[in-house]
Amino acid sequence: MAKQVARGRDGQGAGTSPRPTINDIARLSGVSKKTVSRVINASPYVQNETRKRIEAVIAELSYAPDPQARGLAFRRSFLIGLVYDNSNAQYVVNMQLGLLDAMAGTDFGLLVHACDRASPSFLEDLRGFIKKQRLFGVVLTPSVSEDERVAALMVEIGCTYVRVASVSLDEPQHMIETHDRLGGEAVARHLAEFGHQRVAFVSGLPGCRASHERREGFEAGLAAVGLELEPRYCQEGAYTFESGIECAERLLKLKPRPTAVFAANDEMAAGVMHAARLAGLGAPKDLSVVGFGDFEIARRLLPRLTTVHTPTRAIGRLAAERLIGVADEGREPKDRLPTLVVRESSGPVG
Amino acid sequence: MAKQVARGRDGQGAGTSPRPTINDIARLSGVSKKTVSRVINASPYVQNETRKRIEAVIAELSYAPDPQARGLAFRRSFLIGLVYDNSNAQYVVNMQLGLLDAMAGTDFGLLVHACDRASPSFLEDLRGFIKKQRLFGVVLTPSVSEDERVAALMVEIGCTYVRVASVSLDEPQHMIETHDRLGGEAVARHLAEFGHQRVAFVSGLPGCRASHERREGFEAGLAAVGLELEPRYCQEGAYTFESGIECAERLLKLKPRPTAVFAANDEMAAGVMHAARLAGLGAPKDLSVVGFGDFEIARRLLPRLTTVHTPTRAIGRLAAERLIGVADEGREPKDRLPTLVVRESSGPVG
DNA sequence: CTTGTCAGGGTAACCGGTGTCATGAATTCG
DNA sequence: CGAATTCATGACACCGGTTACCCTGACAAG
Repeated sequence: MAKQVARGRDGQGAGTSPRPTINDIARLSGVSKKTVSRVINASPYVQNETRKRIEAVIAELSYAPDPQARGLAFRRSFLIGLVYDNSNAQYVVNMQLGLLDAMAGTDFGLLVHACDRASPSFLEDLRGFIKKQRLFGVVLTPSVSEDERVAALMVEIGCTYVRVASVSLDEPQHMIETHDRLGGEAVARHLAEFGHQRVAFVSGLPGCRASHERREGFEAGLAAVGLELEPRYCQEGAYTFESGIECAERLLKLKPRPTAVFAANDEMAAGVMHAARLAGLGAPKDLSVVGFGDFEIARRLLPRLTTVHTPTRAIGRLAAERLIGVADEGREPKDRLPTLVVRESSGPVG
Repeated sequence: MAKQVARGRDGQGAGTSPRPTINDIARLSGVSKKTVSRVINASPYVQNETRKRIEAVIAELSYAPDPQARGLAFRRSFLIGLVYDNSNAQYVVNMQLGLLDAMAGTDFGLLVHACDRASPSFLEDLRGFIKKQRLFGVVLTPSVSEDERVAALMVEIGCTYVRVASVSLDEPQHMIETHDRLGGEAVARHLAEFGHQRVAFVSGLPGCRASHERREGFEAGLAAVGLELEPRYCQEGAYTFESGIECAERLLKLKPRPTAVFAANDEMAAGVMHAARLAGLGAPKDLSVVGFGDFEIARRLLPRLTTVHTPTRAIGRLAAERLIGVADEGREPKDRLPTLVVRESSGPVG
């Protein structure tokens, strides 16, 4: 009784008023907390009138259920985890922003977990991260997303997951595909239109699915117009600027030199341009260069880099929507596909 | 009873064995759950023998207390929030990695919140983020960290916070200072040693504390050797590559031209080098250029950029340690200070 | 021999929600 | 028209921890 009175002067009071609980809502709307819970969880078994009354009280006190308490009862938190082992900071941040986009206005929170696949405790760390926090679900991004041990772990511990990868590696509900192959094809078409015949490819880390897809798309695109990617024009890089330089140095020694280079990411493409410049070759006059990713560096190079734009943020949004079950996936599918962005680093052969 | 027997064949069983709770630990070690709780929370009132016994059981079952339940009881989660509105992805990721470094092995999780200070709902969004998740504490990074409305909000809602900023803006316990001023001074000394007298400065966004500090340090360093930063050699940029270009174009029109430019970040420094190159000026021969930040771009420019290295990851580690109360702050303070990294974009005047 | 103090530990209520089941009223059906 | 459903709601235990408080025994002081 005393408590009830004390609570009577509710909500609006002090600056740090204790936040209202489901009990406050129940009392003020004259129902049991269970019924309030039903409203929160959109149960159909609440009379319209009752629901409205409760909703009014909820709105007035701007009540929000405590995710911790809810999580405890549900035995599952309202947190989704972003798992990455990607050294491209821009990719990570864009992905994060996309996830946050989709989670805005929901009760979900975004927890991050950076990992290192080479670490011996990698899988245990990941397991700990998920189990300890009782994650609602996780988003796996390349290249962890390509690791089958990780997928197996998710299944083992029964964790909902979405893998963002260049190509399907799992059942559809677990995949967000980025279709990197299409980007490779577009690059091939683009270079072919400019009349290039001796085209080269600088790959990313071996065993990296995305790089592989970009190459396959490139080869397919070339084949479609009767061209071929010669093995000697293929160099194995490591996604870094430096590896781009090294690959370019090797390529530029060949006779005849390739007239165009497609690098599996912007970073290496920048390295290629760098090496070309050191060798006295200007892009696009002496060598056309195309990258993949369309990160900031692409626009800061001189000439600006022709590259494949990847809609990372949109992909992130999609991934989060999939996890939290928002059926918003109906958006223009085009927006999720890689698209060629033609700038000045590529041009007619000559 | 039945339950007890069923639970008897514990832990090691099925792949997805239900994770052990404090009750399991209590039963198996023959004490009450309260005593287990005491061990978990390092209460002194537990006999050494009892403690060891309990710890053994905990280890055997690899029990970890559920952060949700703990958080519920504590009325505070075990999550710390990273609040940022910084467009430099690398900064954000490095900061994140530093925070995660400090949180590794603890029960804490890292929740991210990207925000936009220009949004009308900015403060409400932030408040919602913190209150809804009952955050343990937040790390504010530039430039949100400089916003006094935000600090006031933290105080109002009683949220523990740490502000990462170039200079002290608050009580010491809330500040992690990056001492950008020292970086500016080092740049001044460096350029003075090379004999530069007509030095220019490209600032970041007006009202940005960090940019201001970098400039003040620069001016102080110049003054120390009898030099001066002339107002006409100061240009107001916006931290972007493009603004760096524009500022450089204005600076290069002046007669006499400055012989060195210090830009408040690497991005603008890259813009300056870009503009110089377009104007037919080579660095460092015709113009020395120095940046601030030491992000990837610094090493990818040609010539590579002389810049001030900022130990963002270490700063992040520090911030998280401060929040979660790890007294590990005793590390070499040097490691947290900005240091000049001399590369090829700066050289003797001539 | 009391009384007081303190280490060491247990009990019960509680944090803020959820599940399960019971209940009464209204509706449908044979 | 009585029985069987269906609907709308409440009572109560429970999720996995914590706090507040009480109890016990040992040992020192009075």
